[in-house]
Amino acid sequence: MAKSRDNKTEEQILKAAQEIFQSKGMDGARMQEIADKASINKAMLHYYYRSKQLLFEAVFKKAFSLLAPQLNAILNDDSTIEEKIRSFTHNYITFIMKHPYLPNFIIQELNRKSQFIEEIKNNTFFPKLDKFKEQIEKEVKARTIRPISAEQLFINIISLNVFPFVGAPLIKAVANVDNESYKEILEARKKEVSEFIINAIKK
Amino acid sequence: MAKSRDNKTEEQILKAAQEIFQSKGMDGARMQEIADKASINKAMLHYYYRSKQLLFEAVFKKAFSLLAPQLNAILNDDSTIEEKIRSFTHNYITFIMKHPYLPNFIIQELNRKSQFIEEIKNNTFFPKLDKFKEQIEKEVKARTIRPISAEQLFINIISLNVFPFVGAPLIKAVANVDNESYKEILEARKKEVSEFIINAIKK
DNA sequence: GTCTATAGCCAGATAGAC
DNA sequence: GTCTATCTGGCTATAGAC
Repeated sequence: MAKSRDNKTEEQILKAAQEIFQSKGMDGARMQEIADKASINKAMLHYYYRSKQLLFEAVFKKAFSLLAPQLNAILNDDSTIEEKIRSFTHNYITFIMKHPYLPNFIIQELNRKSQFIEEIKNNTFFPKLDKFKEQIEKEVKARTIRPISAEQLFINIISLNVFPFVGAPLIKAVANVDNESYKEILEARKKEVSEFIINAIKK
Repeated sequence: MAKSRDNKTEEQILKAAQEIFQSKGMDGARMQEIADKASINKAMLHYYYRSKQLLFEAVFKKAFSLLAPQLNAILNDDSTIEEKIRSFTHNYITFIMKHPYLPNFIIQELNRKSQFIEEIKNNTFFPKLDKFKEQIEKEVKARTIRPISAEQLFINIISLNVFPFVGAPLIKAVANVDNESYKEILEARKKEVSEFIINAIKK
């Protein structure tokens, strides 16, 4: 039964590929495993995406396009710093708890292939620091927050929100908590992280 | 010319393997490439370490044994919280700037193989949170710092120190800074991060 | 201990029938 | 569009000479 190309097959493949690539990485993933998970034939993967490399890039770009809007939220909307920090932290942690492999996947592959970043940087709605920088400089000048560069503050915000997912296995081991307790810790961070940051910068 | 086994060959291999594994991961690394970098024959790798798996484990354990004492510094020495945070931040960032691939390597492989962590957890001087926890609870009770759980504070400290290395490609791209400027930013973090944390927790 | 040659396997990719 | 069978190359690992 010949189905048209804009059928759900392509989506099924992408979903299966996403799961496998995200848990095993580009090199560790096997086309056969992706095919099995998508309940199709290995030859079909090549029919739809030509090569492992191209399938991987499709998965990566899709993943990145999920994450980018999250970053733009803190960089480019119009609320005050304090509001931004609160809403970003809450939204980001909520979002990633539903897609826990996402940040690690992105970061991992960005570390492997520096070429990728140049491509996406030009292409899509890649997050830029400019507006955020302007805002921070204004607030520092007005002495509503302690002196800090936009870059440093940005790094701090991202670190506090992203690392608990990327470094989960290490943290769990050192703190000696099981998955269930760790989930509660992350849940609490939705509010705690923003308090922490705001305390750190407010006068 | 028959050299004894405790010669430098074994070290050469380990050094080469470390570089390749750290930049390409277990699956992406090639025994041939490691052999080339160590200026020896591929067969020698197997002679010394039997298999890729065992060579990898040797590299991983060595890497982890470099990182573990760093963590213990903040968890188990006897200074005050404020001193600890200052010295840990300074020392950790200084240390990792010399081994920038280390944290990413550790984290990556811990995410891949959860079995590893159980092994090292029992084995070596694996960092434990107990003493740090006691100290934080005491300080909170004495109201010298704002209320915060030891786990959350630990996560915050680790995040702020580790993520800037793990997420470097992403941060560089968003902040639009080159390697040289990023190095300066990291340099500044040796002091800025501890100020940030201390401001966040002190009353 | 060190090397060359090769076994043996496995994965990505394609040919070609339906 | 979908499948089976197969090609082709590359990789780990070992055999065996020196």
